Amino acid sequence: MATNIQTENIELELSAVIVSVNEFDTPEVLVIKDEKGVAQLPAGPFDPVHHTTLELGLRAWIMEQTPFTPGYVEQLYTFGNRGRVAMKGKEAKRVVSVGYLALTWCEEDQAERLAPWRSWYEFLPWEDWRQGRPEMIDKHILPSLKRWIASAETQTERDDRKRRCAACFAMRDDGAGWDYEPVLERYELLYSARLLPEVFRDKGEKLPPVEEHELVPGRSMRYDHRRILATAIGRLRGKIKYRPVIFELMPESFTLLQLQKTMEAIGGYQLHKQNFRRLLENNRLVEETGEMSKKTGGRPAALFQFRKEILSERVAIGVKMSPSG
Amino acid sequence: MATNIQTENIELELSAVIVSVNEFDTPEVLVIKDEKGVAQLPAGPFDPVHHTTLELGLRAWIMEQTPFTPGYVEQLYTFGNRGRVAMKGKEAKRVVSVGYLALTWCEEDQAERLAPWRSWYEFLPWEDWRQGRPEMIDKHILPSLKRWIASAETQTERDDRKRRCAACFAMRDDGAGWDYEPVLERYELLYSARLLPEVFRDKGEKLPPVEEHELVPGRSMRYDHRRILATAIGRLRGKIKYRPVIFELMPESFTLLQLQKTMEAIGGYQLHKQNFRRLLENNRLVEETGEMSKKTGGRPAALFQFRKEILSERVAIGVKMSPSG
DNA sequence: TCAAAAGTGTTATCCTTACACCCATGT
DNA sequence: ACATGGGTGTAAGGATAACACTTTTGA
Repeated sequence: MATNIQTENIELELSAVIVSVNEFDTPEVLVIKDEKGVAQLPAGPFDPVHHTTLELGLRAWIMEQTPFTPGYVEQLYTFGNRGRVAMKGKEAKRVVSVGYLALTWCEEDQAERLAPWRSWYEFLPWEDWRQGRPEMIDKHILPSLKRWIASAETQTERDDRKRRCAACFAMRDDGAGWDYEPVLERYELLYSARLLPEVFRDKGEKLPPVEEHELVPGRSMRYDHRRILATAIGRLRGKIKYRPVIFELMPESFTLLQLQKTMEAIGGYQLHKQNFRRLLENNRLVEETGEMSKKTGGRPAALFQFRKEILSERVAIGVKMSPSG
Repeated sequence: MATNIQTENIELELSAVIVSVNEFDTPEVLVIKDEKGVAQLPAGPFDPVHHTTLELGLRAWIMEQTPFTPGYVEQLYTFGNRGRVAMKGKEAKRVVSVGYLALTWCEEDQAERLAPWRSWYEFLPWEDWRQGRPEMIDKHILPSLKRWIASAETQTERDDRKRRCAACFAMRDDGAGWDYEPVLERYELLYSARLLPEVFRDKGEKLPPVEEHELVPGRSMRYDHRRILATAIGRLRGKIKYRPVIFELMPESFTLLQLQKTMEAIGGYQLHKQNFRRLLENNRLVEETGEMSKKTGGRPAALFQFRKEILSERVAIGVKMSPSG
């Protein structure tokens, strides 16, 4: 080690993507607004003196900044790009951020009172396919991406851009082949193509005038929090297939349609009712409580609960997402 | 924030699990030995001044400590347990460690010369089912775990321990139902049951005398590096199913049996030859180079190469692991 | 000639996907 | 009566898992 190593100027930040699905089947994240009204995630520095573990530190920050006591918490990723710098006195500190995913279920009336919940599709609107293929993809994203591909300087670069676009946005004419999982990859592709405002912010450049820029619709966030959000959604969409995490977002008992709607909210597309139910049955994920719900608006529905026993029966359990609707 | 926050005493360590599969189909990790001969992973502190990103910092450390230039690198997890403390001057520093997985393919003769490669099953021998169910599981692990379950103080605790054991070690009499993926969960279960020497080391306790302890066979590592290794194996076993990472461990061209043996080395169990090949064919993962290999010992085998085009065709591609042998 | 590995055929079973239809309740 | 959601039957197609067998080489 010949070089002069500096390890002092690090701040470890703990950030949380707290997710809930509300009664209108909107997947929401808890955000905090700074002075300028820009959304950011609940976060705070890791304090090695007071925090026994990273996760406990995160829980402490959540409880300080929000009215929630988090239940399920999972580490996502550690982000350490040079862009993330904080000034402390006259010294530049490098901020390394450990992102976490937390899942809760939120009482209906409580959801009303807690203002800072936002639909996560406000930030990543191209991820919501529940009403079919979002218009903005054909009208906005694909044309911009095509220009971006064409503007590459070498053929190799052009091919590489093409490959990334094809893999992320399934740029086939039939629109089929959309994969709901690579949320982060899509975000990063849009970032590479300079279609997000944070590209300019991170580089210290000014936003191009409205007539010129091709920025993709969707609310931005402070720092790299939108990237952390994309990581969280991607992880959740992946995990749901082999771990029963969906129940962390549900009340004790629920109807099957409620469960389906919650899955759809997370996955961002519609499911086939009967296949979904057969899947639940085959995997013995839920059991009837015996109660009925009359709040459904139609015929009363049987109430179900999560079969906790399966946790010891198998390790890989989850809900695969067969599309259709 | 009423409390007095301390964020200064953090050291961010970057550690790498560098994986390769050798010509004898042994999955290996690159280790370094400290003065006492205890194995540890290549690692070094993150230097925010010289390292642009965490990953580049890691790559720099690998190149300094090993004769390798890493190719595929992936972040695993960030470990921040209070146990991890380093003394710096008279001040205690909290070490937070970011673990990475790196995959390489290693020339045969190179493998000979590079001493520090070790089979990863030396550290986690219960994970290798290629020769069938390891004896130690029935002779050693399960009896110890049963005693651990019985020794719980409350019924709730007993049930919880039982559930964890059942989920991790498939404690059914027929021995079926082994899931090769939850490597970390199994490691952590053995840790909870105090069957690993590092439990005592981490707590500052002395190892119980040989007659009394029930420690499970398997080499330990420094710090929490064995936990990081378990995380790496689990992640790799999971990822292989939906991303074509296996090819990072292969030479440019290879025979199908070579590929199968490499998969088996990672997964820790034997695959069914024909089903494996059908899978490769269905997913169009490989293509013939036209060359033949005569080094197989039997009939010459066709050489194949990875079909790179699929990277743009689909996002989810990998090799599912149908067992049998 | 025999060991060692390459390479192929076939089948039962299960899961996925896709149809289409009837039932019970509130307004 | 009708809108709304609850709840079911059935069938084609494909992937999986499990059989067993022939072929080609080197020693």
